[in-house]
Amino acid sequence: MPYPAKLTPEAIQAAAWALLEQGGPAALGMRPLAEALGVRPSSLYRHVGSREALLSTLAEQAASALRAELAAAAGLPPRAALATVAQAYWHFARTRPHAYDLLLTPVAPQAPGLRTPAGKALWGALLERVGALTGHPDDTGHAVAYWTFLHGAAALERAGLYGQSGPQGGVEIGLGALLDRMEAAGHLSSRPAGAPA
Amino acid sequence: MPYPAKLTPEAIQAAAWALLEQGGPAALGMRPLAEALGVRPSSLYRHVGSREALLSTLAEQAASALRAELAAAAGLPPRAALATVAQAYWHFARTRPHAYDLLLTPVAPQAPGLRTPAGKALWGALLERVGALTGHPDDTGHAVAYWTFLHGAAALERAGLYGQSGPQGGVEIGLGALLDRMEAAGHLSSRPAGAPA
DNA sequence: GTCTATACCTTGATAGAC
DNA sequence: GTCTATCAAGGTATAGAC
Repeated sequence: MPYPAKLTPEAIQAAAWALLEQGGPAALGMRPLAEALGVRPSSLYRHVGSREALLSTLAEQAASALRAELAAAAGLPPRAALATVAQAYWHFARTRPHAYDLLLTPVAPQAPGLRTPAGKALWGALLERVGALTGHPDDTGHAVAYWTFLHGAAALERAGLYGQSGPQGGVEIGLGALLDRMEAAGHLSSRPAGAPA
Repeated sequence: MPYPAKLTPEAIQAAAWALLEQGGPAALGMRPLAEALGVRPSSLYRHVGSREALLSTLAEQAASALRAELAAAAGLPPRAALATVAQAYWHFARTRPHAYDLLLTPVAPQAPGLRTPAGKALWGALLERVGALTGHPDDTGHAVAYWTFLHGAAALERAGLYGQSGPQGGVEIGLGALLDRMEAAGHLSSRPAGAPA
């Protein structure tokens, strides 16, 4: 009667997350995972299909988790919401770095990306908040610019590339410039075309 | 008398680049590399130390190559220079994707980052051009914002996360907003403090 | 149906002969 | 300096006990 006694999807995923979050994808092997569960490696294949399938499942869960944290901005005015979303986004990337890059790394070549349900929901949430500020629903251009900056900051910090002196305020500067641009687009679009502000 | 006849650092690195650029780090194994050189795998260890050491060497060379391409903006006025540097940066990331993420991925955990000679030179070049536009030498804040956006766009496109519809102009929007902000900082600083523009 | 036992192949890496 | 031989891990797969 070993500890978890049975292999359930939940138990497997929980153990997989533990290995992944401290040690990265390299530490999430089938053998270490089996050992953590008190089981032989091959037993996992009755539940998991393959290592890649397991990673895809975890990636989908990571997308859901990030989306959940981004809900923190609910009810705020548009600009404050986008600033809050940015903080939540970076907080997620900082506290769960391996979950974050699993989320954005296509596991299989030419695979999902963010074209999974959770990924699309995530993008939809971003689009909606950006649209609230610029006044254009489905404002893909501004949303791409915003997301590009969010990911750039998350990736550089996660890789330790800002150095020990940190981003030196550059993250706030860049985010501020982008939000200002979006806000300006909103003001312009709320007046008759050609009219001065 | 096999083709390259002897194992030299140059021959090894050339073969390693060939494997890396088409196939990524996964394709750069010690066995394939040895086979490409007409040699037994263990022979490589007299010249290379380890696979990680080889990857670090290639990363350093990638940094130098990127820096060389960024010199394309020499002689241009500040704003045009930064726009040109951005295009060159993205061109490098697009045409040599594996070299690009080798460049920015710390090979060993808690390792270099960009704290190598070539990495520092790269950062120095960016800092100088940003300073020319904002009027502040060593304007780390604006340089970080600029680099963050450059990397974000490179990384998202490289990962295929913009989808098949592409960035939808979002890259130009974001870059424009950042350059405008830098230019504004330059105008402000060239006038007496507190004076209106 | 679930797990154990076992085997195959690939990788990075090392020891020691020549 | 290059070779042969070999090791420890890893992912994957199958046969068969219960």
